[in-house]
Amino acid sequence: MKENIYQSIFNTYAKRIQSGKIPPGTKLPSENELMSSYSTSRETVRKALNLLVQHGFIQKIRGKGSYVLDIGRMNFPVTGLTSFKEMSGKIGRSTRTLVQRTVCTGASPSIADCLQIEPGEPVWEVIRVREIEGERIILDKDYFRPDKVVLLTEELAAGSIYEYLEQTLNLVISYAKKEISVEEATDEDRALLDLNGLTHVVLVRNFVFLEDTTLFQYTESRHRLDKFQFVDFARRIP
Amino acid sequence: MKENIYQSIFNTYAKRIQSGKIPPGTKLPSENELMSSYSTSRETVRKALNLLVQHGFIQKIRGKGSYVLDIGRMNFPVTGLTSFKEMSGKIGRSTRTLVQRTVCTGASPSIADCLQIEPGEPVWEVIRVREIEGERIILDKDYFRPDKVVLLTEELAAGSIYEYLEQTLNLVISYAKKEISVEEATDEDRALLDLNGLTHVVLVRNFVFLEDTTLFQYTESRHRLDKFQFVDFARRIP
DNA sequence: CAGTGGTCTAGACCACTCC
DNA sequence: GAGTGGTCTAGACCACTGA
Repeated sequence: MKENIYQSIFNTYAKRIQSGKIPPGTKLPSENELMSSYSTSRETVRKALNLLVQHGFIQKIRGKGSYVLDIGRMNFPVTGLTSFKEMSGKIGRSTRTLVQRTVCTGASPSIADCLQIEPGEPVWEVIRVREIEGERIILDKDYFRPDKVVLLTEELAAGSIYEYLEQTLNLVISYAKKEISVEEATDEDRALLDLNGLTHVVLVRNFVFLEDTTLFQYTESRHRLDKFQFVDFARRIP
Repeated sequence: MKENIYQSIFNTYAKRIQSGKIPPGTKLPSENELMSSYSTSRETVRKALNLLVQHGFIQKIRGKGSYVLDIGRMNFPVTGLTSFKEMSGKIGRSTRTLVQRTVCTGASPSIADCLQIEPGEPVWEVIRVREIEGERIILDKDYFRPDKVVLLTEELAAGSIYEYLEQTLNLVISYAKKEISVEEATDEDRALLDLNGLTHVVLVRNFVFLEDTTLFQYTESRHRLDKFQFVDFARRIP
């Protein structure tokens, strides 16, 4: 029993809603009912319900109750950090990762600027191509500060680097900033991706921070235009 | 005094951090200190701090304290519903809105599908071009269900439709789903925008829902590739 | 060890919706 | 009026950090 009460309530309902066991439009038990059925306090129940609201599962209306939303169309919420491996599992297509390079090298001026270090300082560079159903769709270029990540190998790069960082190195990833824009394709893009003559790529820049607020990774994800999609769930800030 | 205590604490610190009055890296007063200095309870203080966390202003570390993050590079968070008018204010460039059409018409099959109604049912259609520094960059196509929005005029379309909906019609906008993808430019795009020969546009589909969970608006925002940017702040979900 | 944030409790009053 | 969610209180115990 290491799970919190409110986490457990949240997980229970999140599962039921995601699996469709509780259909959209259903009214959830009131906070008072949940309070007694879980024999806990109301603030704890409210914490669980607010989590459900934030994740887009339910909608609360004052004086009426909590209602399950229709998340059927929410294909995959990329909001929240999502790595390629998690994503490909959700999409359920045949995918493959081709590691192009895993080296520790001197930072170019533009990379140094992104990582907030000096040009020429050493950085780990990992370049990977993501193949989806036989087509090379995504080019991932990752850069890590070597004071945080000492060693990287091709084997690690082929799997999930995040798993390695979190479970082996015990780095706690805290938050990230994403920027999405469209740029002209580079020679590298044309060489490594199946662009089919497309002149631009979607560029997702990702700045990843640790718990101590230090930036330690910068990633450029270069997507083929026609295969890119980003879904966001937004709540009106009152 | 209609403002909540926790809202007021949040606003105070959000302003100070955004204005730079509290620089990044600063340690905020502890929850106990805030508790007594605002003469309120700790849970209330925590509500305010959690809001600051969710908005990316601060970072809490157990056993240490709350620290101000470096949001200097967070240009404008488009996460959270942001209308064009809000956005243009933040960018601070000269912008103009050109209303192309404001009519009540029969829904085409694709629009009907998006709005979850039958083809041919009446919908309000508003088509606007956004001009930034003399160039026509964005094409906004809005569709409203007429059972919610009875009347729209060109004057309203030229201003902020959201203001009208919320303040005059008292519609409560609750949440929205955004999809970002890239599509081939249509003849309409080429006619209404200054595409400079670009063959594709960034398409932002926006589904807006009311408090009673009914979908009432669908918007297509078609952006010129080279002027599009989207910034997202994401927290690792534990 | 003292200080920090994370969780939880058992109450309270309010604003709102629906009948 | 009864029932709902929104806010708030004054405590409590825990896990973690740092000196």
